[in-house]
Amino acid sequence: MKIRELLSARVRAAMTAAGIPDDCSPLVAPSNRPQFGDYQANGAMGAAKKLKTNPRELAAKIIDALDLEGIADNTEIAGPGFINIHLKANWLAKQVDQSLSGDRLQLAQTATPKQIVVDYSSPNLAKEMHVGHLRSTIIGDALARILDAQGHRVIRQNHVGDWGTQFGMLITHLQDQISEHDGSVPQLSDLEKFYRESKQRFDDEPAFADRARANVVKLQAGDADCLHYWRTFIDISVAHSEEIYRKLNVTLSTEDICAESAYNDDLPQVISDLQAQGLAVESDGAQVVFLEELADKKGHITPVIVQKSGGGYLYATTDLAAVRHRCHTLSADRILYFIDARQSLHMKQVFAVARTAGFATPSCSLEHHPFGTMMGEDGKPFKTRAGGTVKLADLLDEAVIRAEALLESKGSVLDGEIRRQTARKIGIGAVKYADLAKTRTNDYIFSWESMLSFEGNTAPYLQYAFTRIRSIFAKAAIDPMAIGGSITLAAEQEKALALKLLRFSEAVDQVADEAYPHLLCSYLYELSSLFMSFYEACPILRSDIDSATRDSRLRLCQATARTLETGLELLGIDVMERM
RNA sequence: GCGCCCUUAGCUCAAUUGGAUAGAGCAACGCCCUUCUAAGGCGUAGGUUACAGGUUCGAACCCUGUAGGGCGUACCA
Repeated sequence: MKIRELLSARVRAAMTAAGIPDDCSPLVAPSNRPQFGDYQANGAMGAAKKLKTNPRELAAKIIDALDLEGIADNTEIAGPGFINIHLKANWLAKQVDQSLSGDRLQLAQTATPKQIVVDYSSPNLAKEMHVGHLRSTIIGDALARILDAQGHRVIRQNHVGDWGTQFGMLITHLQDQISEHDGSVPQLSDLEKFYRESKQRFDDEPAFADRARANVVKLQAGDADCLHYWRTFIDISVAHSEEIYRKLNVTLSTEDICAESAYNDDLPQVISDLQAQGLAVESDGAQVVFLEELADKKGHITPVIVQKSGGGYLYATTDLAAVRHRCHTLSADRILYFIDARQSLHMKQVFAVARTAGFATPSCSLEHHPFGTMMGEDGKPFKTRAGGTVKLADLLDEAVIRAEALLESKGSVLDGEIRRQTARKIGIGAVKYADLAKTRTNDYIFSWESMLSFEGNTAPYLQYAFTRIRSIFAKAAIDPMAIGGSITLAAEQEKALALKLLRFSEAVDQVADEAYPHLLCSYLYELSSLFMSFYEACPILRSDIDSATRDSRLRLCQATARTLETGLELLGIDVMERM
């Protein structure tokens, strides 16, 4: 049951009856103040302007034709022409009761399942994953889960960087290490350190840099030795990232990896296709594409370079090959890219070339969903005190340690393995939620303090609300699935909670359409907050509470618990029975 | 130079995409545990939405300009 859709349809029908043309939207939205009802329809004012008539009179006509029998108590006109709708408490109660009997809550399956590619995480395999990979990984995973839950066919694509210049450095450094150690392969447990050493030599020793560049060419040409060493790094690195995914509770697996190197054989074809269509031309020795649509006001066109003057390929080339693969082999209807906002121009260029060249099918929606840069607490791009990046593995470990300390300080009833498991769920949940809860497109301040905070709008707050509910059922020894009776909404906290519960699918749909997970976070936080108020105001198991009221409130608790659990699951965050 | 993005309470963030009196959490202050987990609840205080104009019934949001900041801009990814 989607209230907003229902009301929109009813109001729109009334508008038609009032002679208002179809292109005027009813503009039904939740009210932000109780005195203005539960929902308001703001369409009368816009329509009145179009029809050059009095908005309040038009609103009156709409209300006359509006059929909300059994749904709303009264509808009234306010201000310049707002239509305020007060939903009936017993109607709301019935809707929540019905949602409890369904298997999948209010999460409706889409009527039009699509083939959706979600491109996310995509770390560079030459280094360990760092905090900069968090957003893409977590946001992309939330979207993949949500689209999946709606019944779409989701194809996850982890476009890992495994084919660039950095591997020439690593291979060359490794070759030297092996000869220094009489042919034995050194320990590569600290890939990050190994990368730093390689980079240092690459910058300081011209001869080393030349050999590194030569090794990249040999690698991409299929040289057996280079491929062997390369594979060594890739295996270590993939194992590392999968360890991170496991800790993070991210749904990516080995099968979702579709690396840059996988497109190696397609690259010459991409260039020859572009040349055959007259799109790619030679300029300063490189192959570039000039597109009119990428021109600025003065007519200057920034070219898209698809092949270097030395014959090498660039990431634009690989991305073009990937678009072609996704559209033609994977039959994508939508491709969602979760990539840093700094690559906006690059994505725009790739999309433009892909469309012009026919690599993207015309019906396929290419969507770059950018996210902001992580900043330090000084507002400048984030670095550790030593000037390096924070490893994701370290961040996650720290989060779990802090969560354990928190359990300790709160005098948790848990201990042993359960306690460690719970600490993991709390710590990891807090890290993920801190990122998901912020508007995706803005830059954000990284701070241990706020990311590992456990108060206010955080995952632990939502998890705590869940455990409070579980605790009630445990105390009363009641099976949540077998509560009798029906819901009656008497207290204002009960009605507010019920209304919020019924709006779950609105939040999920919005995230699916616009790829802004923070909207679901806000929803879940508000839901939890309303539950906490209800919890304080409405006793359940107290001896003076009659059984009908008790059952009604238990049903509200159960609906809340299920919504929280499902919502958090869509964000990739676990709940627990006790904390 | 050109392009994209940002500026909201002391701090970190929201604001259902143009709706009514801009909301939360930290931090501050005051209450509430012999009662279902106080990681909580209730309340007080905190705002010229960077600035100046404009558009209209109505602007944090749209348009123009200004200031400050970030990022990108021909062979890195």
